[in-house]
Amino acid sequence: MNLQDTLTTVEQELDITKKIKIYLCGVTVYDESHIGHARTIIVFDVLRKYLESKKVEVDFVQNFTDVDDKIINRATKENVAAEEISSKYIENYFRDFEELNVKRATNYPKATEHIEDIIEFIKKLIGKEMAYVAKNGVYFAVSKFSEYGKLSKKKIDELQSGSRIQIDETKNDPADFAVWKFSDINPAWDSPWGKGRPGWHIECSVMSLKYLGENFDIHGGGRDLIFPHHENEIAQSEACTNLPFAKIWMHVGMVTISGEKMSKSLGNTKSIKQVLENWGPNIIRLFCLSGHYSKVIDYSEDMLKENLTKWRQVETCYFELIHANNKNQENVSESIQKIGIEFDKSLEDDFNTHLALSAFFQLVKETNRLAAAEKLGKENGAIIKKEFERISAILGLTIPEMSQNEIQEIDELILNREKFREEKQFDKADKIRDELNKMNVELIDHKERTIWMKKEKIKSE
RNA sequence: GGUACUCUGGCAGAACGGUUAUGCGUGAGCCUGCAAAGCUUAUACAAGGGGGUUCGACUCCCUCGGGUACCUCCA
Repeated sequence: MNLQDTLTTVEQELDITKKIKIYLCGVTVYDESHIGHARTIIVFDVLRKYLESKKVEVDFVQNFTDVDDKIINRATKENVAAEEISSKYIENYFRDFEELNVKRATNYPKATEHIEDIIEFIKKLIGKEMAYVAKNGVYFAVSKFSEYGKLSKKKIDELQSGSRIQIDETKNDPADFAVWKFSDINPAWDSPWGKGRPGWHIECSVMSLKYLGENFDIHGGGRDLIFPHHENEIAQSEACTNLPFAKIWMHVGMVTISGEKMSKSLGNTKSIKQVLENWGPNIIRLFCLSGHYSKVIDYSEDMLKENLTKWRQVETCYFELIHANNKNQENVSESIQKIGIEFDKSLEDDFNTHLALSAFFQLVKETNRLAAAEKLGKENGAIIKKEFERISAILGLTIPEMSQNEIQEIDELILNREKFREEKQFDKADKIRDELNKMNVELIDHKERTIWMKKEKIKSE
């Protein structure tokens, strides 16, 4: 498998014959997660599901930043403990991503639970003279890490001119960043240098090395994390271990809205919760996978609507497959195999989910063609269904299961309708159809028989 | 200003030197008691502008221009 690496700017080979270790920078928990977060996490969720479908073992670690100025500010504003804020939004995070059908990470380490490790790490940095104690905190000495800037392709001396933060006179160099901030405000911990809390970047260095070891396979996150966050992580980690940090840096493009980045600071976010209510998980997933992961995608209601159309086709395909019982069958094993190979190939070539989706829609189309031609039988239907299920599991698409009772009820209603249709009592037949529609069941009248599909309820439809 | 990414038909979005991408939309037809869904078929002056390399360029090079992101809050 090949993946574009931000650090070397070329595609790197990922050896998927052995265990893959992935670290994804998660969210700072001070507010609801939005579609931008969803995109990044869905991309990695599909990557992981793909690898696991190939029997590759995956260690997937995603952190929560649960100590941060923003959390503290919010807590102060709401007059509650910082902990309360972070635990509330962690809970909400799981609620959202559960519903988005994102598989739980192997591990969700939190900064606050790794203070000891962080302190040990800082000790090492100070011991190596890569960090120093100043008035307001402990800082990493950027100038001592000669490769600083290699990820974001920035030159240290150019960083200062554009700097929008006030220059802190107590630092040796304006480019230096805090690994420990002195503070008495809770949450604060004792350290050999004074009471305070960790800087933002240090937790990821510490926790990724702790859980994945040195030189793990993929370090991911949104593109906006390249600088300073990932740049600083590299500096700290490599300064500490003298070994290359992550093998591949994989960055997911931003989600924009009306051409502008969706972000909490701009206040133009669409929360996952809100979009889930209106569109449901499958459409969000299709939308998030609709473009190459490295590029920008623009959020709009029109795009969601387009993905709703696609989702309806997938649903139709699925229900055609479970009802398949035509006598005349066309041999499909070869064409389906081709589609499967195409799907895999697309993902292995820099994780091109859009191309992979194209392959999937070929399968959908092929199924619907066979169904229209009354050539979808039990055997070829089963072949297609197997591939359909493999692909939709990787993409994380789910069609809700139905109870036997419900199915029986639907079947009976259809039988009644058929009777009325034969008797040309169309009013009564249509009434039954309306009744079924109310249950979100849509009928598909083929030449020889009628099948049904249970549509996902989509509020925005 | 620097750096990175990006610019493809009405819209979304692929192909990394040589085929119609694909999907949405739209038109026509088929199917149907009527719908819905689906199928068939048609539809695109497309490549940000201008140069160049080449038998051949969306793809490589140069140049000019637009957009977005980052330049110490951010997925």
